[in-house]
Amino acid sequence: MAQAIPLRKHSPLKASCHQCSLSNLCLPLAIEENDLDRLEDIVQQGRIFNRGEHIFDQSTPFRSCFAVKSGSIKTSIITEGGEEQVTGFFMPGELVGLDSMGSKTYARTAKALERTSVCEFPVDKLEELTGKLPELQHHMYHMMSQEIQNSHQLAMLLSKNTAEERIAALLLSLSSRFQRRRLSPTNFSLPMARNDIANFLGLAVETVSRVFTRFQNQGLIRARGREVELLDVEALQAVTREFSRQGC
Amino acid sequence: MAQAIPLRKHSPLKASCHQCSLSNLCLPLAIEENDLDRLEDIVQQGRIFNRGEHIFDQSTPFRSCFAVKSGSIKTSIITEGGEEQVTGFFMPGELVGLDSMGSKTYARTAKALERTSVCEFPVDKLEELTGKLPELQHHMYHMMSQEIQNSHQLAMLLSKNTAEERIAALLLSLSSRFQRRRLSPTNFSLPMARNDIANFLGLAVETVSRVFTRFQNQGLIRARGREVELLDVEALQAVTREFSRQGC
DNA sequence: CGTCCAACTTGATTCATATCAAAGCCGTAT
DNA sequence: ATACGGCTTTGATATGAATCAAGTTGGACG
Repeated sequence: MAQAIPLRKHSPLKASCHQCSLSNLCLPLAIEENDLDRLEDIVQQGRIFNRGEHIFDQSTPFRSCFAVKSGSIKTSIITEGGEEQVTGFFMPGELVGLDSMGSKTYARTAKALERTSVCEFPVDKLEELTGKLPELQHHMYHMMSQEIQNSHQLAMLLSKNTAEERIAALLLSLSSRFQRRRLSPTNFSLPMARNDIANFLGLAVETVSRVFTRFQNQGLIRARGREVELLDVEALQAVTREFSRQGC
Repeated sequence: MAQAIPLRKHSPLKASCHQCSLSNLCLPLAIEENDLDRLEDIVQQGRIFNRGEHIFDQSTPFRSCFAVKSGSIKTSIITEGGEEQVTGFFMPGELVGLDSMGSKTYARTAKALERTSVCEFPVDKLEELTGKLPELQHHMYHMMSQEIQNSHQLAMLLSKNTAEERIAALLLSLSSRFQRRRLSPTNFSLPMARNDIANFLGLAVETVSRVFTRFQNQGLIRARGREVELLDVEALQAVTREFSRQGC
């Protein structure tokens, strides 16, 4: 489904938010069509990262936020003890690096889980622009507050819920995020390893594995490796109870 | 240690950030002395809330952020099942409501834990002002990103740490927050009940109680009801390991 | 085509913390 | 003073998930 290439005044190296299929999920959704050019002016057409490559590293100077165009990203903290703590997964249309806004250095490391392309928003330019476009500033506040809420929701999930509830919540979160992109909400492939899931959800890998098979035996899902099919979304929702989370 | 009262042009109903002893912790720290007037113009001298009174309620229209002047506040979410989930405690100099920025309604309920006075920042005015003062905008981003980081740190604490580690982390967090206000970091009174601590840390009340007595028996703290004395901060830090959190 | 290594699964045992149950403490109101 | 109710502590038991210990699968690569 190739897109027609319109005549644009910008250099071909610039990303074109106008044509981006993710513009309804990403920063552009905040602003008027005619202000979009100003956003395009600061966006840098991002590199492509291969699986395992770092988009940025914890403690290095904070320069940019990144929007995922395709692929997926995992963010994590390396503790003093050298252990990794996975803090989130980011899918196309989602913005990585908000947790470092206003800081001098990146608070986390971001790593491509697969071949991934991104758009880059240099923070100095971004802050300048949000100072001029109130809607964009408002949207930044909104996205950041959402991230606060999401991580509190995560904290709740981790502190009050069983392994089954956590995993059901993650599956449903991924499901709804695929759905937003008009992909199948019931049939997708996990971008991350069991290990990452376990780490993110505060569980042992073995437990994750066991819950997957338990869900499978109960007819809630079908899973072969990273391929997952949700067979009974209702039942999964019942498992998570009050946790209808929109993002991890 | 009464402060001299300078002649000011503002109405006596307005808060005076210039003289506030918390100005080095609060929003004013971001801006120049001469821009401070503009912040003062939008600040509303807050009401005093009695113990148990709500500063705002989850799902009601989001109008303002609040800075704690004295006392303390607890924020929580009420889940569909009607259960309370404590999401944070706020002490003087700290800003409540950031997690609702950019949203139409408050994401949480905020309740005074004791007699508490606040300063109120109406969001419409605040957003307008941050659009004009880049340093203030930057500071808002900074504070919001800090809150994202804090809640991820909390998620980590809840998912990977034992009851002892969580409680030690909370005690040390409170300690350093008292210290920032030039109060004793080792001798203070907890603003919240054991129940709130348990809820916040994802533990049973009984566990919190047991850990308190265990710490006491080990000579780490002395606790009588809400009065707490930290006897061995080093040891407490050792308990929390890598968790040197600056805020809950 | 087979070897190797990492990712994943399965089973047995242990341990921290929840849960259930009951008693003690303290402030407040009668 | 005394009694009530909420908060806190203590004890006994149950349980979900971690840990330890083998396997098993599957993809990458010679």
